[in-house]
Amino acid sequence: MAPDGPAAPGVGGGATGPLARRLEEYRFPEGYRRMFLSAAYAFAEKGFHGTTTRDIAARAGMSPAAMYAFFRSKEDALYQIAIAALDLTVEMLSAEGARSRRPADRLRDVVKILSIWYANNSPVASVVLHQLGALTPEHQAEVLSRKRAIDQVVRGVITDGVASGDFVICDVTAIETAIMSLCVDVARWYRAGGRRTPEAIGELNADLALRLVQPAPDPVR
Amino acid sequence: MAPDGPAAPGVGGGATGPLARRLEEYRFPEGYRRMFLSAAYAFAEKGFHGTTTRDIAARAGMSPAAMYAFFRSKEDALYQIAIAALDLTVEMLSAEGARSRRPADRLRDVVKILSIWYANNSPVASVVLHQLGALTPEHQAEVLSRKRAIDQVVRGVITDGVASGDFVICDVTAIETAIMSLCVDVARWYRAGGRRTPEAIGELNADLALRLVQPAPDPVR
DNA sequence: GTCTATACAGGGATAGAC
DNA sequence: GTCTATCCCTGTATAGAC
Repeated sequence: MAPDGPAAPGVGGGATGPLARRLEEYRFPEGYRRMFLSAAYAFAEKGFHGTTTRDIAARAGMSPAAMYAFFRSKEDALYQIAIAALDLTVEMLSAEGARSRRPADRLRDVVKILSIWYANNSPVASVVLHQLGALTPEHQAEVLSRKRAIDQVVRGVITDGVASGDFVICDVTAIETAIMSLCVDVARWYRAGGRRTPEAIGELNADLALRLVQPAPDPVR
Repeated sequence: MAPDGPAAPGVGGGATGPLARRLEEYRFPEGYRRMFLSAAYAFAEKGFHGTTTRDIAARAGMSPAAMYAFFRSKEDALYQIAIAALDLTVEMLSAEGARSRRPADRLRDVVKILSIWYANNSPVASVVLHQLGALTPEHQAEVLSRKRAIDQVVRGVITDGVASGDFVICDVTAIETAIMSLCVDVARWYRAGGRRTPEAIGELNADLALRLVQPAPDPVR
């Protein structure tokens, strides 16, 4: 699964995540994949402005100028990373949303997917969450529309549950925000090798999300 | 979801927050206060590495070198901002924790204080949450101990509530994390002039936090 | 596609006058 | 404490060989 031979220093665990697998599936050239992941992990660790093009190239085990064979600029690298990560997220959620089942189950699944994603990809996720101010306005707009698509999925599940009477809440937007907070904040506090696996975190957050949409005493239903 | 919007040019709104008032109370010289707030807002908007010392000075309406009259380096400015913000947070929370009342009321108050703080100071808060990697290891350690003090307050309220039987939860750490997620994520999504005031957000998050610690007998599960 | 070499700008920090 | 001037390193990006 991981590239054979002397693994590029610094790419490390990044080579095995969902994004890395996606890059392989889509037959991106090996050099591009290395550079892409180097950039993603460097941005995650030091931020966009704190990362130099030399850092990125060095992580990929290449010369300082090598990055420019794959990206037109450092900003372009950030842009491509953000788009790829968000598209993959949307895709995972859409596959889920297509199945029509009970709203509670769908909410469980959506929260699990997002939580696991933010845990397993916390470096890349934190880039998408906090580094996008460095993009050009045009690129920011493109990225924002994809973020909105993710919000829409969550909102859709909640409104469906309200419509069907499965969820009883007073303010859809507030609950949507709170549930997203539970999910995205995983990227801030999660550490690999911690007390809980990403899957366990997903289950836990799903439980908590359900508590938020099913207001307390409801003995007679 | 975009991390930074065009905040007021110059020092702008920053001059009126709790931190600004604190700087006045403690009789910091006017120049220092201006430079401190300039740096805080600049870091919040562009990140530590994305901010130049010239940016900071220009926001304060001074010459490029003026920052060095107050801070030994750019890193030192970040350090002082982080310490001041965290100390003030700890102080606000401690004043609250001193009163001995019902755990549910204390949890309400703690969550309200934190949520309002993260809303009213979302620029400074996002600095404290996401820019501290640029500190020296020594400074990081100092800052981390203060962050832990904040976590301790939240944890203390939860454990007290569990001990008294007011809260019924299975995993204190998990609930602590979730409640902190609700609070800190306010700094990511809050925009001044939005649908809710900081106070309303505080009330809302307090409600949600109470739902998380008082699991109702749930027939659906 | 990858390298070496390099141009060119930008930015952190200091010196010294006032 | 604030300014102007400046040093000098770092970092982005390009040129051109292989």
